[in-house]
Amino acid sequence: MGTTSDFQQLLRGADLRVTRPRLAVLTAVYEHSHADTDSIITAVRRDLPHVSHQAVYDSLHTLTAAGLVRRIQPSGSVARYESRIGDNHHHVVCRSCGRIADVDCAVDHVPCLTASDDHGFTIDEAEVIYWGVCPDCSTASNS
Amino acid sequence: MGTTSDFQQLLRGADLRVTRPRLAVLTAVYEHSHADTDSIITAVRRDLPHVSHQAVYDSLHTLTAAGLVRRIQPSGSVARYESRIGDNHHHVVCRSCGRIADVDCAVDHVPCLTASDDHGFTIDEAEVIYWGVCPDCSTASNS
DNA sequence: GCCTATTCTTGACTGATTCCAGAAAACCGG
DNA sequence: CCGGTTTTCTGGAATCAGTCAAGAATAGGC
Repeated sequence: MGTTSDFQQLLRGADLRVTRPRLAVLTAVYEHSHADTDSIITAVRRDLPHVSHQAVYDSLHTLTAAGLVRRIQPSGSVARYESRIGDNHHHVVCRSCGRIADVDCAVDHVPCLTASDDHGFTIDEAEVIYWGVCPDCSTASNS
Repeated sequence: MGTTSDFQQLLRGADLRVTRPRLAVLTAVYEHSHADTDSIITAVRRDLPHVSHQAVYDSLHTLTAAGLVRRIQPSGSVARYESRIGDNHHHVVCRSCGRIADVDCAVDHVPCLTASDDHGFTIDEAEVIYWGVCPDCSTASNS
């Protein structure tokens, strides 16, 4: 995974037009997991120096809507994007530095997907965010 | 629960000064669960017409830090606050209208609190958000 | 009632995200 | 390979939640 033609296939498979900005955005998200929009813009501009931030925002929205990338946004953080999709994994977020790491679900079957009382809602996804402190910040505050 | 003197006790118990804005904010959060900051400001101003938005923001931060209210912020939503604390319940969010409802945890014991691989993080909270469509929006889109 | 630390007011400001109108590019059929 | 059509991109302005800062007001202890 990772070649330009792979990404072209992905876009076509999702019925999306193949454009340079979209390819660059897709590449950037695959290469920088959990990157915020600003980092993605910077990364994209290494390939295409003249893309507008609007094109990046738009591409990200389109790709998110198509399910090619996933948008995550823990409280107090800006939007971040990741490429691991469809495997129901979750995230640990550091309260101190905001770092994000992936975690597979503790329960092997779809975990808390069934709420005890769903209030009539039709639930299609359960998102789990673990809050804590990452190793780096932990040692930093202990010293 | 709900009288002014109750809230005074709460504030004193948390070593916080009892001020009119704080009492009004606390009351507003108790009366309007899952309200966003703007609604809270409006509600507060029914009692105290002259409070600044800054005072409300500050009170909310203070109360959150003291653990008297909880801040929740699903992706794509502004900050919201609720008064149910300390019982490890979760939320269903409507993708269409943004409505939020409470759900108790499906698993009776602390649920997904143990990640399969915590990457060295010290985890202190697991936040679960169920995404779906609420009954109202569901019927609205079917018709 | 007075003093001091904390909190509130006022008003400006930041920064992420969105809106808009025109220019450019991608896909389709020939 | 070439127009026509539709979608996307550019550039710039606008929005909106939330924050910052300095001085005025107030709670709580003595």
